[in-house]
Amino acid sequence: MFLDFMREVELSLLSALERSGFKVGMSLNNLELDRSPHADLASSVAFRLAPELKRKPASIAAEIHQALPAEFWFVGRAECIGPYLNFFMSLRFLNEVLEQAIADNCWFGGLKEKVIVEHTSANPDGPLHVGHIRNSVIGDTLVRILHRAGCTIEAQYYINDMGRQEAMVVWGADHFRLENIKNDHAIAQVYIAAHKAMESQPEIKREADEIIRQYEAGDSETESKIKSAVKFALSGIEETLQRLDIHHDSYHWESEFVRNGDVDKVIAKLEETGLTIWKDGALQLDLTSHGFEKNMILRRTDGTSLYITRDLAYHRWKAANCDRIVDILGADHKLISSQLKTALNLMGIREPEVVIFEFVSLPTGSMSTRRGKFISADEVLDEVESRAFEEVSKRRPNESEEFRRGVAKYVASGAIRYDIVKVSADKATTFDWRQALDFEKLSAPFIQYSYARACSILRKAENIDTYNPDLLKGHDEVALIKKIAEFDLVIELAARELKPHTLATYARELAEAFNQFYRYCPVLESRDDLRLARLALVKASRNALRATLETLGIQALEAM
RNA sequence: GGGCCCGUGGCUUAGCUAGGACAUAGCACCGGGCUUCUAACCCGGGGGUCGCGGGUUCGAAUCCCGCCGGGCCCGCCA
Repeated sequence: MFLDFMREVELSLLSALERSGFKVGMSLNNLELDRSPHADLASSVAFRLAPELKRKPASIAAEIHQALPAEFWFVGRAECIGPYLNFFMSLRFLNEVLEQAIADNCWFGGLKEKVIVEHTSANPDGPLHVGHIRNSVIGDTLVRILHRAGCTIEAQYYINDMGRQEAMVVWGADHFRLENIKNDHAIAQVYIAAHKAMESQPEIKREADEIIRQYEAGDSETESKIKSAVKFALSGIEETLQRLDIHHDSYHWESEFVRNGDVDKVIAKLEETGLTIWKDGALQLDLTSHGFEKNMILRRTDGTSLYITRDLAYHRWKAANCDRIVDILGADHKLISSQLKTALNLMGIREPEVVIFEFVSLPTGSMSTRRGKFISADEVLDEVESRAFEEVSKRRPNESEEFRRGVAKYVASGAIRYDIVKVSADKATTFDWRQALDFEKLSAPFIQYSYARACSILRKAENIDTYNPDLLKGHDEVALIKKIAEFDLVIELAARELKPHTLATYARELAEAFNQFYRYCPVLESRDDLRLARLALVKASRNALRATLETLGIQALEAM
C-alpha cells in the first residue's frame, strides 16, 4: 500500500542524493516529500539544497533525477519538472494494491503498542449532551484508528464519584422524587433541583461537603447511596453510547485510588520533590518555577483529596499498565492537564498524550448540566433518526417498515458521528440542527450509500476467480485504486497525530472516487475480461469502504 | 490583566506541526444528467484582500512579532 510506495521513493531518493554527493539533514521529512496534484509523491528537496550549494534548484533536481535508480519496483517513473521531482506509481504497484484489497488483508498496520484511551468520563450527574459526545466520538474513533494501526487498545471510562457534583446528586435524590424516565435524565432532574434549592439555602453546600467527607472516610451508608446514584446515571449514559456504537473496556472509579492508598503514595512522592508546602492548613504543590502562577492544592484543610490528586494516582496506574496513554478532554481542562503533566514529570512518571477538543455551544450560549441548559444526545439521536426514517421512506417506499427503521437507525448514528468527527478538534463549534440533519455529500450517508452500491453490484455478480488487472487503466479506475492505496497512510498519520478528522476526509474522498467510477465505468454491463476486472475493483472498493466505515464507527449497510 | 485555542468565498470547513508548482471540499445559488449496476449520485458554472499590519525567505494560508475579533481557563469545583 501507499507506505510501501513511499518507502521505495525515500530509499531511491536517499541513494540518488548520496550518489550525487548531496547531504540533507536527518530531520523529519528531510526529503521534502509530499502528496501533490502533479504526482503521486513529489519532492522539493532541491530547494532545500540550493542555498548551501549556491546552485539553481532546477539544476540540482536534474542531477538528482539522473542519479535515481534505473529500475524501480512500485515506482513506475520519476520525472523532473523544473525544481520538482515527481514520482508515479507503477502498474505493478496498483495491481498489488488491488490484490491485497480484494484479499482483505491490508487494513491493519504494524504498530504493536498497548494504548489506554480514556474518553467520555462525563460526570454521572445527568445525560450526555452534544458537548460530551464530541469527546465520545473523538475518543472512540481514535480507539478504532489505533486498533487499525495495529495497537492493542483499552478504552477506559474514569468515573468521578468523589466530586461535589455527585454529592449534590445524592442530596437531590434524598430530597426529591426520581421521575420514571430514562435513568440519566431522572438523575439530572434531581441534580438541577438540588442546585436550584442551594441558591436559597446555602447550607446545602455544607451538607454536600459532609457527604463528600463521609464518603472519603468510608461511611457505608453514604457509599451505598453514591454508588447506586452513579450506577443509575451511568446505565443511562451507557444506553446512549450504545446507540452510537461506543463501548468502554473498563471503568475506573476515582474512589478506587483513594481506597487502595495510591493517592497517599502519590502525595508522598510529591513531597519528596521538596516543592510541597503547608499553607492555610492545606497541602500545596508550588509550581511557580514551572510557569504556573497558582499552587496546586493536594489535600484540603479537612484532609479530603481533590480531583487532581486522584487523577494523578489514576495516571500513575495507567503509565504502569500501557505503552501509550491518551486522554480526550474538553478545552476547559487545558490548564489542569498541563499541571497534571508537570506533576507527573516531577515524579518521573510518563505523561499522557492529551487530545483537547474545543467547546460545543448552543446558539444561545454554552451548555451546563447543572443549570439544565443543554441539548441531550438522546434528543439529537431521536430527531435525526426520525428525519432519517422519513428520508428512507421517501426513497425506498416499497421496502418493509422493518428495513426502513433499521436503515434510519444506522443512518442517524452514523450521521451524528460523522458530523462531529469531520471537524478538527481545535475548532469551537455551535450545534446546528440543519447540519446534523443533512444527509448529503459531506455526511455519513454519502459514504454508506457508496458502500451499499458496491454491495448491490456484487450481489448480482458471480464470484471472481481470475481477473486481469491490467485492464483497469481508465482515469476513474486508476484514481480509485490510488485512493484505496492511501488507507494505510491515512491510518498511520491519524494514529500518530491523534487526528481522527483526517480519516473523515479520506472517507469522503474514497466514496467520491467510487461514485465517479460507478458513474463512468459500467460493471455488470461490461463483457468478459473487462467485467471481471471491474468486478474485482468493486470488491476491493467495498472492502476499503467497509474498513473505513468500521474505523469511523459507522455501520456499513449492505442496502439502504 | 495573564495563559492556551480559533479567525480561509454568504454559511460550514481541509490544508498550518515538517513553508514550495493553479488554496480543499460541502451547503446555498445557476445550468446539465435517471428506458443504463440504488440520483442519499454524477458533471459544469459563478463566488476568495486565506482577520489586519509588519518581518523572515528565492518563495508565506503555513514560520516570527504586533494588533483586532471570538472561544476556553486562571476555585481547598470537576
